[in-house]
Amino acid sequence: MSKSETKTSSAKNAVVAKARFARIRNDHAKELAEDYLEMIDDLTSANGEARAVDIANQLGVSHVTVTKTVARLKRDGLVTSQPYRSIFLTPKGKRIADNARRRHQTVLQFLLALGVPADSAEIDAEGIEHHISPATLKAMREFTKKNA
Amino acid sequence: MSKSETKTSSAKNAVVAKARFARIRNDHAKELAEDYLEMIDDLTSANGEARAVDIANQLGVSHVTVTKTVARLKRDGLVTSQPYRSIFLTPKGKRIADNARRRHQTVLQFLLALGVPADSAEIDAEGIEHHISPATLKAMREFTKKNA
DNA sequence: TACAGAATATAGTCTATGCTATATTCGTAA
DNA sequence: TTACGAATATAGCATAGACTATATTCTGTA
Repeated sequence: MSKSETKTSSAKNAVVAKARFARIRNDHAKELAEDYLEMIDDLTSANGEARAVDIANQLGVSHVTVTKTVARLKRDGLVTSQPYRSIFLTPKGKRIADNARRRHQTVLQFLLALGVPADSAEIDAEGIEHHISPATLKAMREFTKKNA
Repeated sequence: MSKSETKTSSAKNAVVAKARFARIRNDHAKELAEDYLEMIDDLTSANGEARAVDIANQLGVSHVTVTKTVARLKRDGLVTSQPYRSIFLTPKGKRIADNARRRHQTVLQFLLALGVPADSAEIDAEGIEHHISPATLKAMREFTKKNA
């Protein structure tokens, strides 16, 4: 098989693969954003505000990392913040946090219904929740309903 | 609820959360590495070698990015390469590629058995495969066996 | 109210992952 | 066998996401 033939025959596959892998890579920022937004929402519910130091503790990063990430979230219209003040979600950020939490719960309940031990289920749900299509979420909900 | 109380009461949770989120963040490099290793393995099977330009086309990145990433993989003992030559997996790299592919197949077959449409299943399998514990993989295999 | 300690900001550094532009090398067809 | 096009290398740049060290601001308490 010559190299030019290889290139030609895989051209269409490459286009498909390209889209798929690009999506995967772009998920990274989205994933991190969702983790922050959920955490900010949780802290706000629990304490009435989300302080950088609490976010840092919960996520296991330095407060500097939190500051920088929050600046990006702010730039993207997902949170509001003023110097030396707590961080709050915008409506858009709240919507994303709610969706992320819903997905998380769906995946977690599903894994438990499937018979995965609770500790593994919790960890895996965290990793998986950012990577599921609506179709798979739907299938998971249906399975959980039948096997709860 | 005072701030110091909040901090104290959430201290244990924070430790747990810290470990969980840290794992998630570190998964990224591993994820990318697995994608490259699987791709290199696929190309080697198909063409007898994996060229940077083919990897770049398949993954949808520039060949420069491939060169740099391959350098990291080489540094980590997962591939071998010489200037102007194709890239090959080391035994260690091959082992990781095989495991990744096995996990991918397990997840894909599971999603199909669950009733997820093929196109969504393929995309989601790609995203999910990097984030599952052995316990969940086991549960997936068992489900697929019963519902194939 | 003023001060000490907690929280936040800022400066500077690092690695990973991406890119474009340019130079070099390879491989093949004339 | 040479020259041209393809492949690879290299230089330089950007952004995200992490850190430490240091400076500044805030806040609760003495």
